[in-house]
Amino acid sequence: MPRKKTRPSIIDVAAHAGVSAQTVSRVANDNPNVHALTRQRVLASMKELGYRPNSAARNLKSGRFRSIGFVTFNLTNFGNDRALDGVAQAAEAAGCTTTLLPIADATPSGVAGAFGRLEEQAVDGIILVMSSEVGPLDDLTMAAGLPLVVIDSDTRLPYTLAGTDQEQGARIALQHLLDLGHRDIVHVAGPDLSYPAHNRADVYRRLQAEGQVTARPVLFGDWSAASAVEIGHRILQSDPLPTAVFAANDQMALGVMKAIHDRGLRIPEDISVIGFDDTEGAATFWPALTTVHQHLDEVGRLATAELLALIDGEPDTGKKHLVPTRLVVRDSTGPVPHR
Amino acid sequence: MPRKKTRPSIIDVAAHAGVSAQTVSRVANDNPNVHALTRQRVLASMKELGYRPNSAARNLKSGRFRSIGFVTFNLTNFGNDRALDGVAQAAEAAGCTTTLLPIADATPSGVAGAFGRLEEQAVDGIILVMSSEVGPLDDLTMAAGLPLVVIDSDTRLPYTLAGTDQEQGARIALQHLLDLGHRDIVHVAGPDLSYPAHNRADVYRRLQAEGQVTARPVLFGDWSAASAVEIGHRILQSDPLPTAVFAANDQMALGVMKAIHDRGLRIPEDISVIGFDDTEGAATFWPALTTVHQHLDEVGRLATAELLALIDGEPDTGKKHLVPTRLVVRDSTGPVPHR
DNA sequence: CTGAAAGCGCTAACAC
DNA sequence: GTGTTAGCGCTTTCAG
Repeated sequence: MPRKKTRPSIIDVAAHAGVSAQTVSRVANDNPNVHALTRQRVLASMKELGYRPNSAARNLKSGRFRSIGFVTFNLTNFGNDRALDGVAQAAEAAGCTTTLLPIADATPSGVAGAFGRLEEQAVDGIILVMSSEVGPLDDLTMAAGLPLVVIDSDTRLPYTLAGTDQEQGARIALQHLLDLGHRDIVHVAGPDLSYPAHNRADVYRRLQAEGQVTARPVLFGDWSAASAVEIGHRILQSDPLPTAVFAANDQMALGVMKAIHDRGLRIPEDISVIGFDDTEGAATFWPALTTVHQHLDEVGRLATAELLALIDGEPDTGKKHLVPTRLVVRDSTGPVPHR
Repeated sequence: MPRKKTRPSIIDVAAHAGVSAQTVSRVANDNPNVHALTRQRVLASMKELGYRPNSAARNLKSGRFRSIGFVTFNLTNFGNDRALDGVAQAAEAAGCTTTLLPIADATPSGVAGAFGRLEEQAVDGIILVMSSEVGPLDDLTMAAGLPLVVIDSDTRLPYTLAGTDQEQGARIALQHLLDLGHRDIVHVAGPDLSYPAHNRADVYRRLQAEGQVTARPVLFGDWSAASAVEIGHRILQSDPLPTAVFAANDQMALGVMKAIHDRGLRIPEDISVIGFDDTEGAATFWPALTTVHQHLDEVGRLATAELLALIDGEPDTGKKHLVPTRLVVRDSTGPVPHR
């Protein structure tokens, strides 16, 4: 008859090594109170039998899963992807895995349902990425019975959070244009329900209110380059033309630049363009894009550190970590043209 | 004294509802053999106590984790990211989560160590993405005691795998250029140790061997746009200039286009450029990039389906799923110039 | 230094 | 329809 192909348990190893299960456990956990010889014997048996501790049993015993849940509405998005990378790396460094809990249904009811099931998951805590495509969720929706850290920049949220300092980012972008002499600046914003989009647009509007920037309506795109091409064409029909465009992300900056190229105008000689994100290709756009670098990996790292602290029992003080951005000046911005 | 803040177990619910733990279990699992009234009572107790089944206990009992491990060397990479998205969605549809197991150390020894720890993880099987930055791993390294599916296109690997049909993709890209009359085509390849890079380059070399394409050395980049800018400058020093460039990914196509723009040449009037991947921005590059679309979400889906089958006990037949690509013709390729 | 016993929370298998 | 028993694999007492 065929040998059973099941994984050996701690008892099998114990029997094989002629010791108790306890001793095997001690060896598996590097407990010092084991005679060197015994340890040798147990180790040998483990190797021979191909023993691996069963994590389900460990989890049950310890009440810990050593995994953190990463909840997101959309993975294929620069920001979420980078944040996930930061989280996964920080988690790994802490000996945790990262469990993906995608919420396909980004409606409030879908989110509520998903959160309801969340605490059944094999995770010790949750990092929720308030994706830019989803509006605000009410607090009850997010009341999971698990430690929670939110990745977002909306400091009014009642949760511990980490995020990019959107306001500071938008300010240095616009200040850069102001420093170059630009006053007639168009803002291509992200979708209306996105908090980062709003926050960046607010800084722009404030400068208008202060009279530092010419009054022009904010133009809303959907973060996609394609949406910005169309917006770009619209911008280029205005008279006079603006001297600069502040796009709320690099993709839309790319779209605007395409529209400008299509029209046969030069960047930055005729119009300056600045983006936000500093995506991989930005330095190689034509021309190389001046943009605002977000330290999303750092955001992910901070969120993870906070969550691990909460999991360890520290009280939730609702701390807000806003990570500052950095201006990256390249070739798409220049002095205001003389016309 | 403060009430204990621990999560209620099935026994607490049973006591509260005045039934046995078994009955609570039956209710939790929608077992039909429960009196409607009893069910009501139990459900009420569950809600009142905020009961959620403990997944660790369930896992221990069932021997299943309902999670699949996604092993990768690098998340911040278009292909891996998209594949992960496909996997996560397919897994979710099957009621599984996706556990990220990043391997920071992409050396053979690092990989070996990581695989050694893999079967301790709370996953039922593994999807390994043979990232383009890592060379071939020997078979022993990958001998985890867990069902395994590899995402790659190297059909010589002894594992069940899903991947893009690199050869077909490279062929339609080059055929497109040939159809436009190009013969003097440069290939900007990915790094030497990447299988997809090799496979795409091989198709190019074969056409050269057949005399369909002018003999020119393959130029190796590192997938990054920056590397391709430099290569592009080198290409533009050759005399005569090639009439077309086949870049092994969109990022490098972007870099080559930048070099061409820098030199003041027109695309595609002077030189045609074709990429590979069909990344988000490709349609908005200047000019819009002709490229080869990879169905990476489909690859992820197939890999997941195969893995779930293996987990369900189907024998591993080493099936190879190669997903064909699609040519996306945009504005960066045109007829061969008259010189 | 080592072993025995108990139990984490849940669910199959069997009573009643 | 419902309750009882036993045990998944491991580790935390507590004895020796």
